[in-house]
Amino acid sequence: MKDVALHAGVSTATVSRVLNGHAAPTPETRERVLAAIEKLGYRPNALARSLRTTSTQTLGLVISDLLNPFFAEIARAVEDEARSHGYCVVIGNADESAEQEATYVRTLLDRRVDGLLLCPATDDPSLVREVSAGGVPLVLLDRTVRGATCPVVRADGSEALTALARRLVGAGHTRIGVIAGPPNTSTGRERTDVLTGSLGGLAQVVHGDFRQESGSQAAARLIDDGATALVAMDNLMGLGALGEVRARGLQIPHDIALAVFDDQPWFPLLDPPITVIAQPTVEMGRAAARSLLALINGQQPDDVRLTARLVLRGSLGEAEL
Amino acid sequence: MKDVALHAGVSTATVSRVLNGHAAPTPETRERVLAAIEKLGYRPNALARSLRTTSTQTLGLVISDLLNPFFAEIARAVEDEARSHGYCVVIGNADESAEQEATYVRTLLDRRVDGLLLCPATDDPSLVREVSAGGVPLVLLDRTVRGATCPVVRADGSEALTALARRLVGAGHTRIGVIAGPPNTSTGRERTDVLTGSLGGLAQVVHGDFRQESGSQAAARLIDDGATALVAMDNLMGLGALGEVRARGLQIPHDIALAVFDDQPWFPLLDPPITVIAQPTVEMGRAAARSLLALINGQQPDDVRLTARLVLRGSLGEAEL
DNA sequence: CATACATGTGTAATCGATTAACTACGGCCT
DNA sequence: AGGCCGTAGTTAATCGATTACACATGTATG
Repeated sequence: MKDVALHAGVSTATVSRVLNGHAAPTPETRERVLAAIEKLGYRPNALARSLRTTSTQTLGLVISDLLNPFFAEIARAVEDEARSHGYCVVIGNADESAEQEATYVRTLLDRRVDGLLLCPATDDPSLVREVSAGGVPLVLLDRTVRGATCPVVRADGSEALTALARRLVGAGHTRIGVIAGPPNTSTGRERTDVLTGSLGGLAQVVHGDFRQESGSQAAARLIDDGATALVAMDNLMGLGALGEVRARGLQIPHDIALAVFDDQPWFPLLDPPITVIAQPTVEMGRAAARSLLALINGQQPDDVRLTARLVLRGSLGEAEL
Repeated sequence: MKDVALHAGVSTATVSRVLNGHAAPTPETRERVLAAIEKLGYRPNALARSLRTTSTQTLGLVISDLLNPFFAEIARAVEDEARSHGYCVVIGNADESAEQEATYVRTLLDRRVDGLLLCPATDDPSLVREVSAGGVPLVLLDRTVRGATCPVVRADGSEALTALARRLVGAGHTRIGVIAGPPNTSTGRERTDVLTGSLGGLAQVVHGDFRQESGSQAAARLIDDGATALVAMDNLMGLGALGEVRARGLQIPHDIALAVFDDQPWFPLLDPPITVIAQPTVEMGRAAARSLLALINGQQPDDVRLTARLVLRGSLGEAEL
């Protein structure tokens, strides 16, 4: 910056003014400064700027698992929305681990992100409290924690789940295997509660950890126990369950019915295509980014609840069509 | 930091020494400082630290498309490797657009990342030159650019592609539709050249853009032209092609054979499972991160070429088993 | 013609860390 | 006792920007 000032025959203050579009500098000075910048290939140091202004124009996003397409889509949507407001997003991948989540959150805070979006790995509120105590704007995404005091953006699957339950019961299933998420996550618990609630005593629940491998294992147990229908509570466990079904040579929907929470582009391509509960991922990501930006600007955004919807495709059997 | 110093009755210099594990401070002083830090909940400002030390302990990673599981896996691997060396990764999503790629690269440079990993959207070397001119360590990943002067990490699919060609020809296909990547990307061009080369005159090429929609369209054209086998040059275009095949009610492999470059966890679950050329994504990501770290440490890492392998699964027909 | 006032630019303090250079203190040797 | 040295700690410069305040110049006003 000093070089630029020297080259243009002005002070660094003037260079800064030109850079930030202040009213002051004469068109002629501005021209000289811009020429010098161009010539020297000068680019301002964002670290120094942020240090001075205490604003990084950056949002932190800590998600549970980058390899889960559900979160990848959310990340993408957050980024789009943030960019359109002049913000940049730094993504941290917690890998469904609470410690790694905490590590990332702290790293991001150390780098002074202007705000934080968090998909909490567990419903333990301590990390959330830590962030709030630091006075950093925070929005929870997809999942919440016990006694959350910050805005939350999530999808409501209750309606879709009860509709799904109705279908399953209507189709005559009496042993319905539920591959649930971890009970210490809000989505894991809530989805399972709603579904088992509307299935009466027909549900049998096995908990997984939102990963493929746990889906296979849970499916194996449930099939062994005589389940005639499986419902996986996220797409990765659904993938695992599907693998197990195939490995056993069972036919969907003849031998066993299957439904999955979360849609995937390839689900319609299976034979039969998989019935799912689709979450509005893009809308969730955008809404979360908007809420966070509002919070940063001193407003008090409300919680957002978007609705997930049941998409019937064939993997439950004839009855559904 | 000043507060901590005050609380501990020392100067900020001493606090800094404690923080950075310098030899000087007495165990007793160190104790007092740590207590003060704990009590005040102090966390050092990474911006200020980086400004002073000119090191951010951060790598930039600009990938072509976050929604492409191939890149998501790479990102994940890069991150793992980087973290194990005490570095953090900031991901930029270029969305297969050269402008967005340039924007992200500049943003990352402005934030003074210690090094940059780039999956170039096109083979135009100007952006790479710009980075090199700035003296920032740079490693290219998956794709290269014309006349690249920096280390490159990529997968070599030649062997697998010629093996695939042999299978297709052996199975008696005479009209083989190739859904190619954009000709202005190194992977797009090279893969296509190798495959069409070993197919002699049997190949018919349509270029896509590495996205699902273009895969469907290309497949449609090729099927209309009488292709009895399709090879998609990346997984998203493969997904699109598969959709088109299904939409037309064609049976794989009876009516048409299909092979895809890039493996996906769900490919084995299709009926028949899809034959693919699998790239060692995790190894690519790790190798790239290692090369970059070496470069940052003043070494001169060699290019890395890992080999992709053909995984026969059934979508080419009986002949392959 | 002196006074006020707007306008463009420069000076220097500041953000929060690191670190070279310096100081103060105590112990050891002759 | 006096000189020397090693050690623990302080002072202050520095990284590269932003910005309040001071200053100089030019124009309008009474």
